[in-house]
Amino acid sequence: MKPTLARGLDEASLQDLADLFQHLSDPRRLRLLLILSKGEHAVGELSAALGVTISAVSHQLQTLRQARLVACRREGKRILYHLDDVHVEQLVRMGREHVEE
Amino acid sequence: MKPTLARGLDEASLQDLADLFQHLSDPRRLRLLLILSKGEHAVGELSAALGVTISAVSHQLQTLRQARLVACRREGKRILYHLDDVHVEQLVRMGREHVEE
DNA sequence: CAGACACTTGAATACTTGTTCAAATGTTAA
DNA sequence: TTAACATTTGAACAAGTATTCAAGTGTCTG
Repeated sequence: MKPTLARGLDEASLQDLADLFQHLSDPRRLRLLLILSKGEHAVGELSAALGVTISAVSHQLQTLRQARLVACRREGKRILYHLDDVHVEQLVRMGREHVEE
Repeated sequence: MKPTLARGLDEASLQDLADLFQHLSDPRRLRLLLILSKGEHAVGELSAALGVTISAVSHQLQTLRQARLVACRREGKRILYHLDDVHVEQLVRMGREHVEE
């Protein structure tokens, strides 16, 4: 096995890591992130694409934003969201490999 | 916007993927998996190492077992658990990179 | 400036998940 | 077979999370 894996992981880091996975643990959020992995989109577009209310998407986006997984910029009336993390796509891709086996 | 945005991942796969991350989204389970990544252990040992009741660990193990992240074998009275998934360590390591930045 | 549009926010409710406790299963040894 | 040990299981409760609804902020257009 790999002894290096657990070394240097204190409770706080473990909590942070768990939090990261927590954000990836919902199919709607995952879909959201997959969509954003292809380019930035406004809240209304995401709402339509996911089939949930604008408010619900907005709440999810705030959560993802606090976790620094997404970021946004205003363009006129609209607010465009995009991925803000290089690891997210990797994580999703890796998880996908697992699931597809 | 359109379904093509999320092309390549149907709802079922997305749910599976979310489920996988869900199992990694708790610090105790993560610690559990880290311990098992170093070798197999009995339920009682895990309970002691994690500081939670045997029952609680057992419940967590059942969940992880259904997700095929761990497997077990009986040895006398004891039941020894071990990791049953190659991707788990990779996922944890990758998540760690993210957290440690 | 008024009104429409795009989105955010807060509080309440509804849903999910985890833990506990007690009872049940399986194993070994006397 | 009985007793002790190791673990599992199910139901109930507690804690955490998500969604909704209604009200609020910020931005553009006429």
